[in-house]
Amino acid sequence: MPYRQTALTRKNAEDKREGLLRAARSLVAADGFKAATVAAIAARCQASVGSVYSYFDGRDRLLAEVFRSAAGHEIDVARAAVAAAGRPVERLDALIRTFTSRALQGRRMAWALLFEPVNPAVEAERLMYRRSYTDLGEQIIGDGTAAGEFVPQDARLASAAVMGAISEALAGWIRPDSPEPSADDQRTALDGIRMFCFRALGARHLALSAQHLATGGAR
Amino acid sequence: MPYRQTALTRKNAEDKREGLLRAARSLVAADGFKAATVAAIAARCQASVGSVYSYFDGRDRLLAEVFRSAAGHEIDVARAAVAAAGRPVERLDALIRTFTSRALQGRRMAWALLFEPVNPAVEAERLMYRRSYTDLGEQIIGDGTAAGEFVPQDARLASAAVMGAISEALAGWIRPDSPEPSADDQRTALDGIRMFCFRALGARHLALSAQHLATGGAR
DNA sequence: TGATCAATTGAATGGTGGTTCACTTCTTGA
DNA sequence: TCAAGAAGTGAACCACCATTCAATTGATCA
Repeated sequence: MPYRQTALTRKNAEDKREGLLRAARSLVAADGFKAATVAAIAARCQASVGSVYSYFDGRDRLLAEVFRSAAGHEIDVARAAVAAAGRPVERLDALIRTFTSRALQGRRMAWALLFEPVNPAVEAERLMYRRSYTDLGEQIIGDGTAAGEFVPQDARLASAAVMGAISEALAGWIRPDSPEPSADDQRTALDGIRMFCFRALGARHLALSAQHLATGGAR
Repeated sequence: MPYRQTALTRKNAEDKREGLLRAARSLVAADGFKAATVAAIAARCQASVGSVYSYFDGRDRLLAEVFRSAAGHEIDVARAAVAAAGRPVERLDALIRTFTSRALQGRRMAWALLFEPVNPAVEAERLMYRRSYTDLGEQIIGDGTAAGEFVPQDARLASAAVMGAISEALAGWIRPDSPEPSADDQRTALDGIRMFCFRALGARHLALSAQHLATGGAR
């Protein structure tokens, strides 16, 4: 009875594939891509090293897939947050907040997605991932300048610079061996980053941020 | 006759060591640290693989030394440019210009110093290298806010964000497989970056930049 | 010339971890 | 119960380089 059997087999195969991906993803979230060796991934599923190769073309592809799904999820969350906001200034604020706070939440994963060297396949995914953020930012900044909420400027360059500013400001906090930042540190960092970016874009309505600034970013 | 002989030996040894370092450095400048294998370094000096180990503790140390000298030189150049400038705004401008234009000049080396993954020893050097730039920027920004040339802000965070903005804006141009930017591209990029950073810091005298802006940073 | 030692050589070694594949185990349908 | 093939297994294999070290070379001095 080939039909039911095939269907069952396919489903189980799909499940197993998912399981391997999930295992790899959790290894990455815990200790970065480096920790996701084929042996470790297989072990997590009580599978053998060899079986991994009947579900994936090789480790590089597997990790690229892990990257894509993790990064894709981040982008989705960011997009949703942006979509829920109103004017460009607020949309950009949503982007910055989402990106920053999620990175500070899952620091290891953030580091893996943003900085960890892996392999060319993952590097290609990372390029697209960064590009998605930059595109999102460019869109917002373009709208903002058109609406007169931001000073006239090259939206693409500005978006890249904003992403760079955020990443670098975060780098110290999400580096693998850095200590966990306190809630207060996080708030201060976030506010500082927001102020910096809004000034950089020449935002007209910095007032918007004031209500959120309990402790303030300047010292 | 131990004295003269020892002296001679020492000098030759020193020369050889220098030669190996220079060889490694030129390999890095051409194709990144990855290309600087022990075999390649030795070959450049018509030396044997083994002899490298009588001058260095191992490849990692050797590369760390290469990194330090190359990075140290960059910092020196930047510091000199900053020192030659006057008010904080101008000093910061000098820093941005120097950093950006030198990176666009030696793109491969810039990429190696800023981004290429190598090994923990080099990573440690890189941390210090980035820190030097951030310190330099922090100093300038601190002076600038004190002098009322910049808006009040956390100088350290701002400096990190500035370095990040520059790096990210440059990343597209200095990535190993990216096409060489035209002189015009370079000017546009530089100006865009400068404007962004000055706005971010709330510089009072953006007028200073106007004279240099032939084509303008906004589009 | 020969003894001595520093410098040099490069083939062999070693560690890491991804990849393969001959073999075993399991599932299904007759 | 059995044939047939799908799925799973993991030890062996491989590629890549850094590193080592026994053997060789070369320079110095009695």
